[in-house]
Amino acid sequence: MATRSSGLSGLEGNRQVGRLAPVRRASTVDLIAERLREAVVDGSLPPGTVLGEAELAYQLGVSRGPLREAMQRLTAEGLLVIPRRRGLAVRTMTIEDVRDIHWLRARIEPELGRRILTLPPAERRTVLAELGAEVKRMQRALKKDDARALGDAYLDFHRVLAVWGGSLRLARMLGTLLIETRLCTFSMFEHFEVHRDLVPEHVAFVEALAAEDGERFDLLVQAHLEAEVRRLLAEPEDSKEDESDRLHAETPDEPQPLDRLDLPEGL
Amino acid sequence: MATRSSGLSGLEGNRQVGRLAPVRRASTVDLIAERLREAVVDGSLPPGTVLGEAELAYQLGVSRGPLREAMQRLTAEGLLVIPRRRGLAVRTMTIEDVRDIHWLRARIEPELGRRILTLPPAERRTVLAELGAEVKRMQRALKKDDARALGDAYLDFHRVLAVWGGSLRLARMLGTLLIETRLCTFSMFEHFEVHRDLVPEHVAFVEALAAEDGERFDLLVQAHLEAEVRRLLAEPEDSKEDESDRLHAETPDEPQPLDRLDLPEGL
DNA sequence: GATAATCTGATTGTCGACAAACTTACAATA
DNA sequence: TATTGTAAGTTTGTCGACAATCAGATTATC
Repeated sequence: MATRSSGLSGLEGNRQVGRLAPVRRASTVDLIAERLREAVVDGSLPPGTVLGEAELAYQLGVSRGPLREAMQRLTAEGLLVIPRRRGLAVRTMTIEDVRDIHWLRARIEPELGRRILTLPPAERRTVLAELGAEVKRMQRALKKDDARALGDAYLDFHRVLAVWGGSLRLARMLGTLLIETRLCTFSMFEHFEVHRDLVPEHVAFVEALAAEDGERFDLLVQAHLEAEVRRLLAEPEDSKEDESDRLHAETPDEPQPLDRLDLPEGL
Repeated sequence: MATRSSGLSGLEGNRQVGRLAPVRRASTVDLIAERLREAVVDGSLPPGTVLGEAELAYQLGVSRGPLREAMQRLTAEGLLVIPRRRGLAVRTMTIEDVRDIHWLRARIEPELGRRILTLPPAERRTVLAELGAEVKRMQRALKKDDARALGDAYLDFHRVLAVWGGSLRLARMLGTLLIETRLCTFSMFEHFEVHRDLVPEHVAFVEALAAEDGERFDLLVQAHLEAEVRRLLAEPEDSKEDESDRLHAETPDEPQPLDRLDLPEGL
């Protein structure tokens, strides 16, 4: 993925000779958290997975202390859930979550496009180039019917939007939302699905940005996200009925599935 | 503050007799995190404070393990910063942060109002009542010139918006943003400041909602947040010049202030 | 036969300790 | 006098262990 610049140095025009960016070694906790995020994203830890601390710590080659710290971080991000005295579980997204996540993205991503259009021309060209590259990745993946690669390119496409169009804070938020999006996919389907529409939709995104048409970009993104929700919830073009109890029917009266409870009550 | 309902039970029409919400005892980590958040909000840990783990753990009456876990959580929320081998520091917000936070809030809060207007009338009345109560608190605080109380009521007012207008995820996000807003105040001023405009602005919010005028609410919130940024950055009505180096001038060439670096590189 | 009580095994939550790393201060040299 | 090298002290990062707690299975009782 494209990292704009490390640390705080990205302020335009502040480039001073001899001023080096501070070195920042990642702590063990960072490493573990990153590893867990990867595992969640690439599906090696599907939603609902319940893991023991000791076992997981052994696999990662660390002791339980740093692992527990990393768990707390991932919990705050909403990817993990810590049922008391049962280790950790990968969060399972509900229909509500799907709607919520995409609603939030629809609130944020159009603005990113608008912001990108206000960048100086040189940077804007860079963004377009990076976005174009991701689209090419998507096309290649589609040709090979490689759903995994397609999904990854999709994630990176939107990450590029976040990194260039947003602040650090916004990029972080959207990054989390994107991982959650992936979790939605895993939660709703057994396997990846190849959505052929995805590629033309993203081609249109880039075209709208190239044409400096923020308004069109806005509409396209909205449409894409709505379509995405429809695909995830497997609603046909016109929703037939309220599907909010389809999933409830799966868990008729059991106490709680162990991984959809327990968001930390962070205020 | 007003808590809508604990856990997952807030789904309308799902009220089943005999179905109890699961009990959820807060873990030690939860308690510590909550305590730290409080301390940040009420100003007993002003931005830039650097604390040693051992000392802090002793004060809280816990060992370093749980404390470190709580630290990670607060770090993920952006309130704390963990410089390597220097304990923990309360984050200092920069001018960029002020703009960013309020930009995000301006993206989210108007939508909350719109959502609240779609609630069933009974619930909507409750919301209006709660909001009205917070405004009354603000008025009382203003009369006593109690900046602290005014600020607290302000926070709770917006928390009510988040709880009723948003999902769990959204409420959590906005909750964090609100704490960060408070951190902005502490970062920019030495002490609380009483903003007399705050009260009429919030009265207008409630009126707009009571009149079911989402459009007006939107505009009012935008205006309020812009005014808030102006107040925080102490820009007079028309910004005279680029103030982005005013703060840089405070820290001319020192390496880094120890608490504005090091956001976790969360994807 | 079903429900309740008991027991056991395993896992977590917490703590204390050790060693490595870093900061600060001091001294030596150019 | 300024700068670099050295050393001591402090704090963190990590680990191992203990004990309380909980889940599951077994047994007893109605």
